[in-house]
Amino acid sequence: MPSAVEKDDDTIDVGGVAGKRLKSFLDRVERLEEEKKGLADDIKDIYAEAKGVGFDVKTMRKILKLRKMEVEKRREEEELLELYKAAIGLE
Amino acid sequence: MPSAVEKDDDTIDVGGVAGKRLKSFLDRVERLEEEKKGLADDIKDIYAEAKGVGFDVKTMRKILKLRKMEVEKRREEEELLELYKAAIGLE
Amino acid sequence: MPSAVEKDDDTIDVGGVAGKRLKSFLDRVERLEEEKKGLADDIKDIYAEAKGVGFDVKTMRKILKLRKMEVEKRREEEELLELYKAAIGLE
Amino acid sequence: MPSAVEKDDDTIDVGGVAGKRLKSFLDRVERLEEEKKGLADDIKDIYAEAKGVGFDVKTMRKILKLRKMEVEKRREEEELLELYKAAIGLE
DNA sequence: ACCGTGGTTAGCTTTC
DNA sequence: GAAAGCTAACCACGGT
Repeated sequence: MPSAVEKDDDTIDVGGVAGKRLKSFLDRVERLEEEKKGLADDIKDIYAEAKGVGFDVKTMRKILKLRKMEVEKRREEEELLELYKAAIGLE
Repeated sequence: MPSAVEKDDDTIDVGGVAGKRLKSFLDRVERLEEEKKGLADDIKDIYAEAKGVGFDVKTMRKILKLRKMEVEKRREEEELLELYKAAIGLE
Repeated sequence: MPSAVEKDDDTIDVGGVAGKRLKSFLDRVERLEEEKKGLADDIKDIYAEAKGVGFDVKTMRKILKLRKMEVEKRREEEELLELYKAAIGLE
Repeated sequence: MPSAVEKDDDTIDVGGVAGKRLKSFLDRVERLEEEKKGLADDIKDIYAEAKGVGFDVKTMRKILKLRKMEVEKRREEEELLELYKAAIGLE
């Protein structure tokens, strides 16, 4: 087995430590993507269930969008407030 | 507190049990969306870290895409086989 | 009829040259959309004919999908190679 | 070269006349799909060009949608008229 | 800071 | 009429 190659450039050391590092990154991302997919499926299931008992999915989505906007809005207002306070030297 | 209203149509009983049911659905979706967002952020962090040690993000994404396509392709091939069998009356 | 209006901004000159330009764009798109629709209909006819002589449409669609995926995959692989080369500073 | 196989079921005669027929159907569809794709690209190009000279693509799409609806509406009205005429015994 | 690209989501058509 | 596959709009990210 070859010892680790000393590298002073940024080329990819195929099969070496850089390759391993890269693989590790890719695997981590892939794993997280899978989890993300799982959550997306869960959400789909919920909408299907809701539809099954008579709710309108499109409307539900809209409600959530509105909720989110309100949260965002509040957050931004608070940020602005902080900014003001900083601007006038308040803690 | 009013007792549950007997309903024999499918209208939405605002404030009543249907409303509660709806809220429950929405809350569940919202919770899952938040988790999904968290994962997306994690992924972003990984790409940033990888970029920081010299890897090319665009390339990484393409590698993952290709991996995914391979998995997809295999799955589709199996489905096609099943379809063939069904089409010629096997099984 | 008014002569063409000299314009030195990018506002829309309703009824004037910009309007004509816009109409031209729209007509071209519309024409192409119609052709596209025609092709979609042709495809539908072929599937209907194939079905009429005993072929399974669903299977046919899947075969084409697989063919397409193979082409796509090859294309992506080539792109990845280019990306690799760029990433390590080649070319 | 083998003579054509007499078939009295609807199984697929791999490599025989049915296979050829199938291939022909698939090729025809594939060809049409490609043309369709070409037209879609042309449309994309036009929108890009329009955008380049300052038009708003989203608005353009909306205009076309409206136009289409009007054409549809007129067509349906005519159909209705025909129906009426038939209903009262007019030619 | 903007643009272009790629990925995600919503709407629509078509099929069973 | 439900379910799925396709298409089009939207959005967010990375690059310039």
